[in-house]
Amino acid sequence: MEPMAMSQDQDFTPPKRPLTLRDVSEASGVSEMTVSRVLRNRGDVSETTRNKVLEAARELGYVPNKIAGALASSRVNLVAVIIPSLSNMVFPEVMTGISDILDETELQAVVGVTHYKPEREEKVLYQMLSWRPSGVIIAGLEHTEASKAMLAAAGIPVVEIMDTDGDAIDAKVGISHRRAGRQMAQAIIEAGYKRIGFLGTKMPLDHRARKRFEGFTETLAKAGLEIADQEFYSGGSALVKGREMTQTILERNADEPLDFLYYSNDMIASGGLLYCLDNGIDVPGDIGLAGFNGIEFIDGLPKKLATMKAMRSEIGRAAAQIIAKRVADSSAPRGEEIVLEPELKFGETLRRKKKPF
Amino acid sequence: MEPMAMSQDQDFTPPKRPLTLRDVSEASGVSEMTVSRVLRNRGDVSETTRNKVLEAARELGYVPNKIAGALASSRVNLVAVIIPSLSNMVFPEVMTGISDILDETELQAVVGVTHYKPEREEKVLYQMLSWRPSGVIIAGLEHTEASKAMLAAAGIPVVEIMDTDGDAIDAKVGISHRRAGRQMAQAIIEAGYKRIGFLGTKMPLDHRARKRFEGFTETLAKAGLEIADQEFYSGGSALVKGREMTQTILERNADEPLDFLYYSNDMIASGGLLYCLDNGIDVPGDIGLAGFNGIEFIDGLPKKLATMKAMRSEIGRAAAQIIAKRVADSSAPRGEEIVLEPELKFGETLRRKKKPF
DNA sequence: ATGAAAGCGCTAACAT
DNA sequence: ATGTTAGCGCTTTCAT
Repeated sequence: MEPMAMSQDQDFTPPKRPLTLRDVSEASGVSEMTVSRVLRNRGDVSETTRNKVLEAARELGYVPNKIAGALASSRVNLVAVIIPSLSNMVFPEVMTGISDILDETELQAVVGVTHYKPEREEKVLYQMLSWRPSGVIIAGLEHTEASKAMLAAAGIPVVEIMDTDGDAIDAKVGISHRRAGRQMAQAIIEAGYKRIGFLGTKMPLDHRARKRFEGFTETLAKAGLEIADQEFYSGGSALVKGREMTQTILERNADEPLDFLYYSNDMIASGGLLYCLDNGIDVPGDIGLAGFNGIEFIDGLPKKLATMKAMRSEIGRAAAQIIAKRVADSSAPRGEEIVLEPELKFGETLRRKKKPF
Repeated sequence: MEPMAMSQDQDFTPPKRPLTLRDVSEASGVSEMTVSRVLRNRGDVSETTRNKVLEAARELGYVPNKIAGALASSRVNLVAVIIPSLSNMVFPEVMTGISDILDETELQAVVGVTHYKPEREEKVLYQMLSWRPSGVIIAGLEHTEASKAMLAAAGIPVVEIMDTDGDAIDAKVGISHRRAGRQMAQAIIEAGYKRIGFLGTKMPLDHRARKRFEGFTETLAKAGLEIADQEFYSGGSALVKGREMTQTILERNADEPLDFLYYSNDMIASGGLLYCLDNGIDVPGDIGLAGFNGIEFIDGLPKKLATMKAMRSEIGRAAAQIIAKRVADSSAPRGEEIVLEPELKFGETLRRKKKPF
């Protein structure tokens, strides 16, 4: 055997560089342009050449270079989705709604996470915009000036989601958290609860939780009530924290007991519910409980928690639909506003009407 | 004031197209090349020009075009992360581990979701690879032939995560699910349980759950035991399903009662635990329970569930570290294997030793 | 320390 | 139905 020949023939390894259209073109004997057309299903190509090209591409294992394609066509089928967190259970649901819609289009979601930090948001946004996406879906209406400027200047559809209490740069889809807080307060007042405690996250930058709280206290005030006590947490397992905070706040008010606990999310509310049940507290007789968000798993708890469905997947779907429409038709009007109605669930921890005397 | 001058100066609207380096170059009177150097902090640039450029860029609101940059430099700071699901709580944790590491580098994770469907995985992978990422982190060792071929041909570091029971294309990081199943079986056997039920997802393509099951039954067999009954679910709230399945399997075996239930994840196990407690079943006296995954919130349940920590964030971190190292040093050896040890937690639902007679 | 030229891998626009 | 040409907005390389 001739080692030389061998090393040329059998051991021949194509240079380890990604394949290009040109490689497919040469392998199939079809011009680059036609190869491009086949691979994108654009323009008329005869069955024969089409097959030749497809065959060659498959054989070589060619994967088109979207970077080059995007640069040449100045079309990028990416939608930047910017959210505060993934570990929250709420944002994965929004993502699901978004994907449900985008999966039917050419568009693809790319996620950036801000950890509720405005400066992180600014950075993530800058990174994302530098890929020149076709649209942006971003959580919340509060952003740094620089972020707002970037979004406004990007010249692409921007949908701010989750919250509708404030001014949007372009489109917005969400619920009014202030109103959600008011509605819950109203239900609690109507049920005759008087000594109300609030339990939430120590997170000044969670604007939606803040707005719910504001709406809540506002409505209480109109009924001549105010929050009797409050307790905040940060970090750790929310379920455990819910238990701990509940114990703390109940013990602190033992002499003049609370009769309702409003939690800023369902996870801590669930912890509170488990605490109450473990300690033989009658819910909702002695004390009523309510959370916020309607996370799926509360259905499996010993008692169904009162909560409000935050319409997360609907929000995701609506936002994605707006982007898809605007991308498809660049002359479509901007500034869409979709305000969804969160659904109040009384569950089994909030009475529907006053306790009879 | 001169209106003409005003409308030229203040009212002047730049054409609505994204800004380019050239715009910054013209605005600052510095060559495009030098502008590029300033913006990337590369090469020597005098303080004076540097400031001129930075000023102009800021003023215009210039956002670099990474598409063009990536094409010219053939460097893309993206890491494709391909996972089956986001709603699972497990993958967001892996993502967190990945981000923890990548945030210290130039690299950025881009997520693709497969919904446990091989053909979806193939498609997502193709999409991702067409952006020419610097590396791939992909869940599992089982992929279609085409997917494996793409990964092998991509010429970039590939880390397969979560599972180590099988052959990797390049690097792998995870735990041995087969071994995890064996260990749990061993603990159950040693505790003296005999009539064991299995409850899991109806998901033939969740290879990791399958391997745990195989390891589990294998070890039982060695001890002369076998699964007494099993029950599967799909869709719906896992906590609710856990309750329902538990009721079903317990009632079906009322005449010869089960004394242990092994669940394929902690969420259904939690539902089972709540069911048992609601119905006055003594856990772990009458019946022992164990799940898998160590989700954070089980700490808040009335009884701590026996489970196994699946080391998710550690897996994410290790995988990201491998990618980061290989990207930084392309001559680094490939094929890393990191097998992490899942931690068995007995909690309060699995006895540590035999019940005395 | 700065600039000029060439080209990354595609696609738009125009031939043919 | 297919091919040719000229960029897309950057960075690389080589001058100066």
